[in-house]
Amino acid sequence: MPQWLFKSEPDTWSWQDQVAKGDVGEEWHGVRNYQARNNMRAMKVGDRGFFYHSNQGREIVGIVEVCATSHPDSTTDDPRWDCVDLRAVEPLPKPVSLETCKADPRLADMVLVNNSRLSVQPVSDAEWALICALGGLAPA
DNA sequence: GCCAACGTTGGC
DNA sequence: GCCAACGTTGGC
Repeated sequence: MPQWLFKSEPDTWSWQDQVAKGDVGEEWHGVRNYQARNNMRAMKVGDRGFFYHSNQGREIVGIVEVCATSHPDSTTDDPRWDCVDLRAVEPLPKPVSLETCKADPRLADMVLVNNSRLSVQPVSDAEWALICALGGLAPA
């Protein structure tokens, strides 16, 4: 099962907003980037991802789960843009900052570190396990 | 608030 | 199909 990372500016859509949606979840709409969209199209129900706060906070704050596969983005009529639905799973007891990721040589290849502009990214198994550990979660 | 990096657009 | 111009993102 692949893992992912979703970025959002907390001013626009924060972890708290996501949690407030509960198990119903919410469309991850607004993505207008092909790479990010293609990543979402590859997702399956049950795939997990990190929720990252960009701009303010700049840290991974929680874990989300895909609860609906890719479908048309309801915020646009442009048929190019799809999105998945996400629901909050659990917060990280200790959020993992971008600074921490950059400082850790084991995360040097992480997309978040190398291509900060991609808003929906894949995360490798090793990166996932390490960040969960840094975040204070027991390994899954 | 600034600016570098990146992606997209559109003229040719 | 190339590439310059432009807009946006996001770290600092």
